[in-house]
Amino acid sequence: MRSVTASDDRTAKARIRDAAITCVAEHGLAATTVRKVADTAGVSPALVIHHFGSMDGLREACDRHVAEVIRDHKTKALASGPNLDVLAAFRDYEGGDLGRYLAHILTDDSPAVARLIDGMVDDAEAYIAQGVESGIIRPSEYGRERASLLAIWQLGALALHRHAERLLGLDLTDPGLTASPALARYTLPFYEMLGGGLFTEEATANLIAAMSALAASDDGAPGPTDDEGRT
Amino acid sequence: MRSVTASDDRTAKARIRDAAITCVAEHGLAATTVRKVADTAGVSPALVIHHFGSMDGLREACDRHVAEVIRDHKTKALASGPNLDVLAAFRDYEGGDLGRYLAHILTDDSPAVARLIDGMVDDAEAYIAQGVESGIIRPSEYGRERASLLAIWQLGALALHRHAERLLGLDLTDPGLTASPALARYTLPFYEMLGGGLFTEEATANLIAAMSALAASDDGAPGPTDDEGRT
DNA sequence: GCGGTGACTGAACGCATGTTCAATATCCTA
DNA sequence: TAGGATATTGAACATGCGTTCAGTCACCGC
Repeated sequence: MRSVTASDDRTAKARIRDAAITCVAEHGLAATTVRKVADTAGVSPALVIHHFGSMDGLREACDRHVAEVIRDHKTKALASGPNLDVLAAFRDYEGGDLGRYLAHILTDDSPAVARLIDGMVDDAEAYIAQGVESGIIRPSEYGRERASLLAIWQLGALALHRHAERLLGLDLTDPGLTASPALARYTLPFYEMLGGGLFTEEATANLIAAMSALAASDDGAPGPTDDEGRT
Repeated sequence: MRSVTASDDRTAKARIRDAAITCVAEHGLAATTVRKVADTAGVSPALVIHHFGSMDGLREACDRHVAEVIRDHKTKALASGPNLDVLAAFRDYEGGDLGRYLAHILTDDSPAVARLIDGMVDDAEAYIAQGVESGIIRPSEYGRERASLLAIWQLGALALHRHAERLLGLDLTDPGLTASPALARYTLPFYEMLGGGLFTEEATANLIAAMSALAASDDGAPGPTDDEGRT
């Protein structure tokens, strides 16, 4: 199944890397073998190793490339104003492989993925802060935690996109989703819950009081295992 | 690394099944091989196949067993009143393997997992309906979707528990979490967002109006690919 | 005690994997 | 144009995989 045209001006190395990303996106990490990648890229298995040293090397190169593409998209997106939808950054990428690639690597804990996610949380926190200033978002007692939770929810939904598709009827990895009416099936309950609230005022007060009491019962508990200090 | 004591009164078949669940929970699906499971259970690789037919058969048996344990827990939990925390049902299970097992299988789309998740959404929907009746939860225009989204968020966070641990400082697979002060680091921003709301009233109205307009631009779009009809 | 049935094992099979290596083709530089 | 580096290949390697199979062991009804 060679999927390269005769006039492909990418270098073989780039073709191999892209083939690997596509393969992971379509079949997952475990099913991405040297021979499948080589076949998709239209080269021999030996060349894959020649260019990337090992299968691990290829994996790292893919992660690096994806992180770079996302970084590019983010700086571009920054110009068009803040956006709460952390997923939008890579949904509309060529071929749509990026979202599905991420969905697959999100669940294994490589340092590269951790760095990628931490960066997304940083962005979310900054966007939220802007939203608070401009009166769109309510201020919070838990700035960093709120951004983290929001990012985890969004990325978690991406990781479970197969189930989201079955339950809500929309494909979170679809590059055209941003402009699709199907997006409403996700965002309308999203806005309802995060706008008007899920719990009633009285219940919220009770829940927070109960939780605060539990939290106060042990203040020496360790916080997030983050490099930076917490504000 | 045989991890069975001399006086283990479980049948060999049960020991193999439990060993497989532990192995998946600790090392993931791809790294769970016949030989590793056999070694953990203290039997020969051939016996694993003898009892379960194949590796796929073992996998199905594990899924079935996990589903059964969760069902048991749910019926017991039902007696002590409704609980919004869908994760609590299996967090406090022997050894804590269940949560980590689920975290690993959540992302591959077997029918068994889909059924499990659909069942959780059903429960969440029922619990939420009870909450609405008793005045704890606000009524919604999107009953089923709201329950689905809530379940996806919770389960997505479980799937990304490694990142949740790094970002929020709590282990969602920890069996003792329900009684731990660390839980507050997840639930306090949770209650804040889902209680008071994330967006301001004005912003919410704008967001929903914009999204509704987009949704109305194509009403023939397919809904969730669900068996049951939608209400 | 005997025969049969199921639990259990060790050794082997065929296959797919990641990787190595010598050999060839292609390109760039001098 | 000669020559050295780089790109690329096919064939082979060792390893680990799931699975098979003949054979041993223990139990249980007759």
